[in-house]
Amino acid sequence: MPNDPKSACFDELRSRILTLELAPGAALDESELSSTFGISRTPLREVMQRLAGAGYVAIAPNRGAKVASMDLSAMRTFFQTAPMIYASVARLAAENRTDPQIEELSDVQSRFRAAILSSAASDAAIHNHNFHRTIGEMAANPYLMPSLERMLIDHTRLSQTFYRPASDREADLVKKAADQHDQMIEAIRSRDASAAVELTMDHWDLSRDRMERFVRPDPLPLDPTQRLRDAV
Amino acid sequence: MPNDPKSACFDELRSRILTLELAPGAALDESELSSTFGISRTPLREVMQRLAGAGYVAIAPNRGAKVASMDLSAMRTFFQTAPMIYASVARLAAENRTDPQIEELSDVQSRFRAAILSSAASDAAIHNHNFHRTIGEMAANPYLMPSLERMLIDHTRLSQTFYRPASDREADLVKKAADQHDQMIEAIRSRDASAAVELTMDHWDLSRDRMERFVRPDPLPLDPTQRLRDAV
DNA sequence: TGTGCACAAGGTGTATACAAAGTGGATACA
DNA sequence: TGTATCCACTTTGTATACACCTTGTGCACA
Repeated sequence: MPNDPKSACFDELRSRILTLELAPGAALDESELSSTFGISRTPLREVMQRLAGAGYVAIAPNRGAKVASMDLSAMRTFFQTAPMIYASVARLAAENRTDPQIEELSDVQSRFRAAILSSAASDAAIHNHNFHRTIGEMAANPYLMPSLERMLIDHTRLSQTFYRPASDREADLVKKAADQHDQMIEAIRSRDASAAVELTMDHWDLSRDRMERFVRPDPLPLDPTQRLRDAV
Repeated sequence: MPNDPKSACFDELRSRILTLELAPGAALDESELSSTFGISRTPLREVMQRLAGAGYVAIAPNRGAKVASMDLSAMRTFFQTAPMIYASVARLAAENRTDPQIEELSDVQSRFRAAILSSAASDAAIHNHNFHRTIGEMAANPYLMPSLERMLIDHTRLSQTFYRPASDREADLVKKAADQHDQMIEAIRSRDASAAVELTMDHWDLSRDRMERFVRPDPLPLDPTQRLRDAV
């Protein structure tokens, strides 16, 4: 696992984009970033190219790089496509996983739970992202992987509020999601493809409800003096 | 449509990879390529990053870029995944296509037919590639597109022999494929999603038979003195 | 003859200077 | 006041020199 400044820059920008610390559409200034990360513009531009290739940023010729946008037209496509990709990946992961991969997945899940317990919302989102990407690696399908990664980018960005529960009921949903992860690990470990798919769909349903509420929040009360319900 | 030397370099390398003029696994030397394309190493490396991001080449740190490999373990995955991706894209294309896109698709198909008529095998393969990528653009699904592109890379590479028909029977198959293209255009134009999917599956079956024969050619005759059958 | 190390050569990675393109503001004019 | 044009400034793109890494060869030594 390399620890050079270039990889660090890549990982850091990736994290900031996934946690919305860098907002969709935000301009990324080369000179500024290169000085903050202690590398010159040449390797920084390489990082940008890689981020663009993976779908994190969009590069416009002669006009620099921006964080990949999340317009609402893409959201419709997102909800339309996710179930197919996730289900396929879950099935393949159960069929093709290796023992060391199960170990790794369990480790990621531990870090995910730790982040939840310490209310580290951004860490939780990143570890959840890595959990699902690890399942993607288990699927061992180089054709499907890039689509999965693009789904996960927007999934993680849309889920930001999920890990900042504003009520006990919402905190229960987070716990439920973590429990589903454990069940998914067990299904994949025992190579039970249909169980893995089923659990994945349950997990998706849970996540989708929260995301749809993020995209389309509860309307304000008709009488503005009324107390707001369970806010988003 | 930009015509700078950098884009030309990208397109040229892309074509050479798709037509197997650059074999899978072939090493790509930066100095050599930068001098042949008349650009310096910096922009050439950017081209490499972009090719890597799209799945055409693989970059190993400190060890340069190689043309993306096509090992047989990936082939199994290829045949497993293609129907799902192609069918989804066909459905979405029929639902979302715009009129100008139909125009563009017809143009690409014209070029494809012209290449077949003039026995320009490499051109035919590239135009076929562009035909199917144009359908992908019609689908307007940024999550699915990268998977489609990766499928098409290997599909085009596996189909190289298809456009060099060695018999009248094989030439008929090429003509049949072109006819299927026309039917697909009509189905997409009339927004008939199920017809588009059905035709896409027929097209896939035709292509798959030829590709499987490319991957696993007819065995040599048990008696080596016997005349070879319909060679691959 | 086989093994390990040192060094040379070739190729990749980075920094920096310069060129080119885009951007915004000031000014002239309708 | 609105609009167009020019110019200065900012930012991106390219070339080149140099540093670093990898690899293979040759030599010493067991």
